[in-house]
Amino acid sequence: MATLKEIGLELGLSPATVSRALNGFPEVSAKTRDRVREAAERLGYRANRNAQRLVSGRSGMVGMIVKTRADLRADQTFMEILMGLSAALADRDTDLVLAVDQGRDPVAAYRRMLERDMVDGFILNAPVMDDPRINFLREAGVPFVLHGRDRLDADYPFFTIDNYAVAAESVQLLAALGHKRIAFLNGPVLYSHAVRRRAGYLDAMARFGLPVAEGALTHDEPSEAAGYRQAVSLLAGQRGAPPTAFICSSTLLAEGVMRAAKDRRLSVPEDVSVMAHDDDLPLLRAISFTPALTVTRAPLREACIPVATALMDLIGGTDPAELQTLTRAELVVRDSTGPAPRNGDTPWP
Amino acid sequence: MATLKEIGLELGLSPATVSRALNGFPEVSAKTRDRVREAAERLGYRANRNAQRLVSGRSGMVGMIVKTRADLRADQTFMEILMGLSAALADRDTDLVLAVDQGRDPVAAYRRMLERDMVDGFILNAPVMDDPRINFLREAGVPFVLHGRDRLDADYPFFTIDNYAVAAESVQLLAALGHKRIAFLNGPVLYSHAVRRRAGYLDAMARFGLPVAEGALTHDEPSEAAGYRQAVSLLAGQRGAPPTAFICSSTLLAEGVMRAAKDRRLSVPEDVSVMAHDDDLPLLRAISFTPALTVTRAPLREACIPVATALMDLIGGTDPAELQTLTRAELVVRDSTGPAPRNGDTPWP
DNA sequence: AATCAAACTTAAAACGTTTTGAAAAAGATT
DNA sequence: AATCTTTTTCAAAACGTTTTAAGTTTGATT
Repeated sequence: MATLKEIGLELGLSPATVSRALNGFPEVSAKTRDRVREAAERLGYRANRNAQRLVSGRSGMVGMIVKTRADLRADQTFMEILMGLSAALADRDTDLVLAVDQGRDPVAAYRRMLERDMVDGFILNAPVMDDPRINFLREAGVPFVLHGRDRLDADYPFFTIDNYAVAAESVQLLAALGHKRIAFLNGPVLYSHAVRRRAGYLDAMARFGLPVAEGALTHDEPSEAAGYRQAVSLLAGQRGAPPTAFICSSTLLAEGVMRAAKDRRLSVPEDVSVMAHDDDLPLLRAISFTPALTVTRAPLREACIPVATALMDLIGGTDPAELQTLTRAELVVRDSTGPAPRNGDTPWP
Repeated sequence: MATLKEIGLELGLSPATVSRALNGFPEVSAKTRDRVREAAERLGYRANRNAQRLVSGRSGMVGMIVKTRADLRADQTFMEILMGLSAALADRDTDLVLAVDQGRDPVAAYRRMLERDMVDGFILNAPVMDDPRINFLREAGVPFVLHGRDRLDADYPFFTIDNYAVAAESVQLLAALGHKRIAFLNGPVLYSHAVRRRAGYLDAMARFGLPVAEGALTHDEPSEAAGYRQAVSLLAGQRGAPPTAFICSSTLLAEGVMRAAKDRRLSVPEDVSVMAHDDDLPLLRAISFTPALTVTRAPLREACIPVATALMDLIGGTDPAELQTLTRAELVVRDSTGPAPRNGDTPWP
């Protein structure tokens, strides 16, 4: 493994000049630069990253901690994020170090990584309300970016979709179609995005003068089975006034709802409308549903680039206040939503 | 952040002595050691990992590359391995760096990590036959351990279960129960474990004098849907001689087979026996199947410790030849296998 | 030809640790 | 008291890079 010194020796230059030449500094002459480049190539030179790390105090890596949760879907979204971030960071010459949070202390894994000088910053996802990791990292003075945010008045860098709008716009679409009894199968209320969607749903329902029946708003894991279970219960119960429309916090839930409707010989969208929020996971295409699913769409994959970029900018010294992004999901109306059925005219009491 | 020099200054000692004291070298007096320890504690000393890395040439991290594949299950097994390895490595004061292979060149991601001095070694999983990564890493002189192996005469460190035996013992169990027409839903023949299982199945069938009908041995992705599809086809086809037993390469496939049987009003195990190989994933418990699934069981989680240990030993200088482990899966007979049905007496032609 | 600026190069310091080889201190033996 | 061990400590080198501050060329301008 050639070093700067060796190249310098070969060409009669100092390591300093060689370093500058290779790093494209302007004060080295074109001729010297070319000679150095050639020699470096010939000798198979590769900068020793550990030496660079020592002198720069940076590792060139950023960390992400995965919480081990028990729900299947987490894996899929996680893989999606992992791949997206990996690619986005690679473009910025940075690598992703992953660790698994084995329960207990929510910040233990972060502390460990910091203690070992492994990373220059963190990407946090799936924040809960008043997420304890945020204070920890803030106090530790470590750069971090959230995918999502743990409170409305967040003062740290984040990238998130407007989850309030996701739910509110869904309600609006369905209300415009004449639906009065709209159920909302939400995610675990533990997560801040679920809290926002809950508020969006409730506010929008109120705005349209639609009461929300007990049990019409649920919080459960995003799985096909959970969607099925809850749809079965709602379609059977509600004192003879089942929902005429379902908003699902994930397409997996919608899959379950569709199956429940089918089991009850209800057709979508004639008897019941179904829509969902769609992370656009490769194995779960809303467009492949029968009928094609109406969604609020926000590809998880697309969030990765801005998240990665924000973190790199933050590490590079950009003002955190400039690194807050709120985008809107796109409303994609397909075939799973339609006018409310005849018998759906009365709102819940 | 205190450094060795600062501690030395504080105590009137040289950095060298401080370093030795903290690393527990025997030639430093107990009194000095205690003074140093106290001062280090008081000043909040933490060794700069990058400096250590520079001088030792080691990063204290090992790498794993995830192939982005399109099958759902991969995520689950991957998460399981990720968590297990993470924990096992943490115990040995080592961290796991993960990268995603974005297709193209199978060794590109490995090369990249090596070029950036990120890791001291690699863990490889899901090997294919004559896996190109192996030659690459061997030639690069980088320590690596396989979970699995790409050929029988492997000369590198690996940890694997005996996949030949997995299939052979399954056949043996079913043959002993009187089954003559035993189908095998195998994984993609791309992977070496599937190749071994295929051989185990074919050899065992031959040993018991049981012909294998065309189509009775399939290779497909390990999903519920694939299991269902293949079971439906096999149960309907085979010229009036459907299989009386199914061996599945994964519990997910078995789930699909069970559903197919149910759809055809066949009861398990009275009409058809079903068994599978079980990685013991937390969300897919063979024991929770109805009826409880007979399996060859080899918890993926349990493989992580030996794999991690082998890699650390290898990096530490242990002879690679000593780091080859072949274990056997455990045969767990539950309720999904039973005697062959009356009409199952004739083997395939 | 002298002066000045611009362009280029370098020696040395820095990053913080580990390790080597030598030296000093302490203790034991004559 | 002198010598020899053994124990303990230290100065310096090493790891390979980047950066600072100080040089030296080169070329243009007076």
